[in-house]
Amino acid sequence: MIDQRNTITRWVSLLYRYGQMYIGERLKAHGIGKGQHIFLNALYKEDGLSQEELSSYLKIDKGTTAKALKKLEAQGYVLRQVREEDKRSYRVFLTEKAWRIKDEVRGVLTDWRHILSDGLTEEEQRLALELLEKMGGNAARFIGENDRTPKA
Amino acid sequence: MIDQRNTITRWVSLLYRYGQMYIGERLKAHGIGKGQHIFLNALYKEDGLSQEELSSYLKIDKGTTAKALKKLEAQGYVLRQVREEDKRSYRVFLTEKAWRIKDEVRGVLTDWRHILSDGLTEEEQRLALELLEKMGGNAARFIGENDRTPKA
DNA sequence: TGTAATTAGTGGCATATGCAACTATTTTGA
DNA sequence: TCAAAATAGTTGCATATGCCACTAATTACA
Repeated sequence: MIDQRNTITRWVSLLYRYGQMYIGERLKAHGIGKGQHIFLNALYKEDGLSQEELSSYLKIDKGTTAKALKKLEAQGYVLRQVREEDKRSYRVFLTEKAWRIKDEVRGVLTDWRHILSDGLTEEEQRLALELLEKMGGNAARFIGENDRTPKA
Repeated sequence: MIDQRNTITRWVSLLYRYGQMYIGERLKAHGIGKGQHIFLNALYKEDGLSQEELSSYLKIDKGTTAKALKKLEAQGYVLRQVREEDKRSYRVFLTEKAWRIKDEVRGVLTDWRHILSDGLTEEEQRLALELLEKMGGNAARFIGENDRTPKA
């Protein structure tokens, strides 16, 4: 049929969608959807961030962030505490329930990375990360610049 | 805040989401959404494919494919013709209206690739494609194998 | 100091996407 | 040959995601 030689964009799309499927499947048992794990993982790295900080670090729309955290809160994985020094914002904290599944949640991403890296040398893996980082930086810079709310 | 050194998976997610934003923005004027361009581009390569062929080539769920094509048909970009030799399936053809915007639609993806490749040498671009291809192959193989409907 | 601009978060809307159940047609094999 | 299995496509449902308009709180500045 069509030649299977694809573009960077096509592979990115496939990798993203397949990754979402894998994550969704693995976390289903905990009721955690593919849209939520990214926030849990960010909070495992640094607990107590605000929604704004999460959005800007993860480059995810603040509406999307609000909805994902609302769901995580309803499920008892996080709790939100109004900041005394700025009552507009929250500090988002992981609950005991979330800490208990830390290794499992983090494991999903590391397992997926291992699946992707199968057959790649250490050097190739390093290179892949470096090149993706460059392209990601280009993308973020471009989208950021052409935004109505330019980032610093 | 958090260190900005991300994983392959995180960069893929960012690249995908930013790419979707870019494509959506550029094609908005034609009423073509970010979920449709991929089908137009596949048909520009080979017109007259069936939905099943499009789904399997693009690795996109057949339900998603059906909805995207339905919308493209409603907008007059494609028409579907029942196959005489197998009345379950269609052949999907681009209309004159779709052929007229071919360069523009294809240009969106090439422009995005150029944005991503900014500052990368030819060799780096080749490597990026090669590594993404390997990882994409790993992902497809893994998801395919663990599917309820294993592909050949 | 008081008003205008900015910022954090929410909620509604539109779209994209996968999954599962369904229909209609075609293929397989006892 | 004909019943069962497989295949192409559709539809409803759930979730994810971005955008926009909105509120409440905070900051800037005239």
